[in-house]
Amino acid sequence: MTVVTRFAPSPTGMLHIGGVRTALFSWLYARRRGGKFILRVEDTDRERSTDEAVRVIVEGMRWLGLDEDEGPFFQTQRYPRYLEVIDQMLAQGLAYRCYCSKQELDAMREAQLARKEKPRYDGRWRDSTATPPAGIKPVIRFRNPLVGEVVVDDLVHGRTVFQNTELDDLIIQRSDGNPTYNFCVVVDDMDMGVTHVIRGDDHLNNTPRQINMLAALGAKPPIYAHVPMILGADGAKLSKRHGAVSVLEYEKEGYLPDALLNYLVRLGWSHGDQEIFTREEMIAAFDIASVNKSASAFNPDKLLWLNQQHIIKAPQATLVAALRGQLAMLGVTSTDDALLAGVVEALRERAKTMKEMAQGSLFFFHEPVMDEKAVAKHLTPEARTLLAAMRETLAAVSEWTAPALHAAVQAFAEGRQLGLGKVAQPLRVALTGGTVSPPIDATLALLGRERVLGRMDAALK
RNA sequence: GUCCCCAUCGUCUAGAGGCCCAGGACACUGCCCUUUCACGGCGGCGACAGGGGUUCGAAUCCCCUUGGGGACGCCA
Repeated sequence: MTVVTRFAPSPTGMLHIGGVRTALFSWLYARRRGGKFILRVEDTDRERSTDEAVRVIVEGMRWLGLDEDEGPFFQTQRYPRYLEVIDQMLAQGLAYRCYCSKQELDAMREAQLARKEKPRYDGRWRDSTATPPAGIKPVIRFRNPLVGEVVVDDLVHGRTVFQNTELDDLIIQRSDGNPTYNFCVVVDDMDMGVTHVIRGDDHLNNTPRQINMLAALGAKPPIYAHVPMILGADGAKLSKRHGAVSVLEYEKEGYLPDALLNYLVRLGWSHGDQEIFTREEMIAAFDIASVNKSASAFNPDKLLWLNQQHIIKAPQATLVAALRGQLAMLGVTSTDDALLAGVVEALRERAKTMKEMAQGSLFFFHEPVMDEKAVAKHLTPEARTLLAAMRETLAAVSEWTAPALHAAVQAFAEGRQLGLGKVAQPLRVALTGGTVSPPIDATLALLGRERVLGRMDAALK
């Protein structure tokens, strides 16, 4: 049997890391098993769905490289099919019209709550022969079994049993004619041949209803895997202030997609002591059945660390492209690929994010911004004398390469019986404006003779 | 309130009865490396929620308590 998984986000809020993780798990599972991964946008709530959220889903998935084999499908484009199934269910007595008003339903709920009962529809129209009240558009409800139990053999949670007496007759079509989520999911998963439903465990309670509908329609239910949710860093439900922001924000902040995916896959899942995974390694090692049952908190520090680890190992071209994008956001455009590559190599071990790399490399692209404190501390009168002499030494270097420059600077320091630090720091400030930069030889080499001498002159003025 | 789920260091986790007076990673921290910043190396701090069982033996199995989460919507 070919595995078919799907990611089915609702565009009523921005796609955030919680959604990304379930998408990742579904994608990983399909890739691991040589199956198909479907992207389906569940936009039946027309009031709250937004185009912007749809855009973030599609672009976010592309940025992450979670490529779909089919889709994106949109539920709003499948209405004829849903209505067809509803008609069929009505005809077969699997569903019925309910003429309760919202007020009536609210009153029912309140009364039940007051009696400390679980609020549920009491089925008053289920077998009613009463004449429908005039002026009320009915909703359509699924005729859920009254007795028996539903067993969910969940890949993550194991066997979970629900009593049908706990379930009520859910609405599958609103009075305005729109089908509802729980119903559309069932029809789609059935029509699209989804074999494995991997989703957040907030859906575990919906599963028995969906299984009942599937059974009523004569379809075999898929295998379910309900993965735990992600909590904010403080252990509370993930919200905007923790990182429940659009996944595209992570691109802006300079995270590598592979690092984000690596972080997310380790939330609730592990492979021995391995922390760093390439995409290929994730695919090879991932198994939905070994996902944890408990919710886990989002840890921004670890994400940052992983991002740095991925930056250290990433292909140069990947980083050059990301750096170019980050620089553009800072108003810097460089077409000097050699310089960009040089900067990447000089900074890949020193930047936690690509944004940080861009910020830390600005002096390579335009005149340095002199930091007052650094100047006061390092460009002292003695240091200036030293720099003036070093300028001549550097001007005389015949081969402008990092090793040659390193040798020159070292010889210069040794000649004066000074530690390298005494020499390098003032030079660093003169060239970069601050006290932090890649190693001085690499910085000199990348800057080029002309700019080095020019900046030294400017600093010595 | 009812139903469902969950429970190992601050956080992510290893652990599928003896290998565990609990291992790894992030964070924090001491030292080393070092021209700055990093990277890296070697240490340190730090957990089996509580109580009952089962067993020769329990972090691991069972029960209860407590705590957390989810669902209960003409939202998804």
